[in-house]
Amino acid sequence: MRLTPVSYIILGLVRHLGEATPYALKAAAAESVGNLWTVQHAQLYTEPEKLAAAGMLTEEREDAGRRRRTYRITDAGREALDAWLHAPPEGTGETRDPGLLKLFFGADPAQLAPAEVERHERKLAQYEATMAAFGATMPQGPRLALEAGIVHQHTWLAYWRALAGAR
Amino acid sequence: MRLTPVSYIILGLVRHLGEATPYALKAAAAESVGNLWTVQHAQLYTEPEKLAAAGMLTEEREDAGRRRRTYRITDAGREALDAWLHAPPEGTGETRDPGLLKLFFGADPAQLAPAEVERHERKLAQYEATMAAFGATMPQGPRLALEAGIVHQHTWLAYWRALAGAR
DNA sequence: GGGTACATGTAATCAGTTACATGATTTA
DNA sequence: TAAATCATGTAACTGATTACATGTACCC
Repeated sequence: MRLTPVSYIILGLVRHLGEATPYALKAAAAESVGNLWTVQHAQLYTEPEKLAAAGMLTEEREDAGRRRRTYRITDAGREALDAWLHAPPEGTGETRDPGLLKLFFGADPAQLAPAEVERHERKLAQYEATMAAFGATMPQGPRLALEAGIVHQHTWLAYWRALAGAR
Repeated sequence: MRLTPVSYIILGLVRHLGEATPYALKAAAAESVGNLWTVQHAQLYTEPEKLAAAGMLTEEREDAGRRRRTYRITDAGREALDAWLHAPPEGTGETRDPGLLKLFFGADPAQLAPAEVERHERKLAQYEATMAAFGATMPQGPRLALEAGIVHQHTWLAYWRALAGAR
């Protein structure tokens, strides 16, 4: 089985949580790694199943009630995750910002900028609140990623504010 | 037909070029909008065909030799593109940086940072060379997008350099 | 006990990717 | 004229998205 970034996200989250249902993964991803790499709701159900079939996770299912599936990481999963973490990153990051794409093709900066400024202000405030509340107790990885988010939001803000001001 | 970002990229490039073969689109995308939103080689053949079927482009084909297809934008295509440009951007940008994803899940910053620094240095140098050479004559949209690329590369550089230095 | 939010899943589709295959032109 | 490169395309696959469908727990 070919592992994708989403596979590693799920392996990483399950390892961190110890055990997790798809819904727990959804919640965990939403306010952490989801800011960096979105994972679709449906994938949180289909991908763990594939990973379990490949021996990277174990799956345990309730007999009654919601018949929830609970996943745990296996040694094989841990090894795959570690191997990925130690390998150099494949490919380069992409911006993929819909607003910037429109700007490229000639959209009016003054029309785009106010909404973008507001979006980035909100995001920045959210990141900084998280940092203030949990920064001291977060594991290093997520904290560094959060810091990256913060500096980028600052960059975006300065960029769009300049476009909102200039006319 | 549902138009995707890639559809609009092709419409935008064809409008700008006046007429274009898939190969011309490939060349045009490579060093401009491709830095912002990558488009797959195969899509440059399949997507214009779909757009032509939808009446957004016209397709003209050589009878002999390479039987190249040449596309031009139609009024319907122009309208669709303008409508998209005037509509507020749907969705928010994502970072999707493989290196940062690894950092999030606990990869060693000191191991990742040097390669990342080098990557971003290269990219920044490339952007700045383009800006120096063509900045004055580029249309506003692409120039603004290029500026965004430059400020982001600066941000990334500072970020990874700090991680390379700290131990 | 009725409504609402939370939670769990599956089916179908499609955009995007990968892999394959070949033709035309240029250059040595 | 052989090799290399430029150029053009298609087929098959699959990761991701969308849409649908329903069940369970909680609160009033």
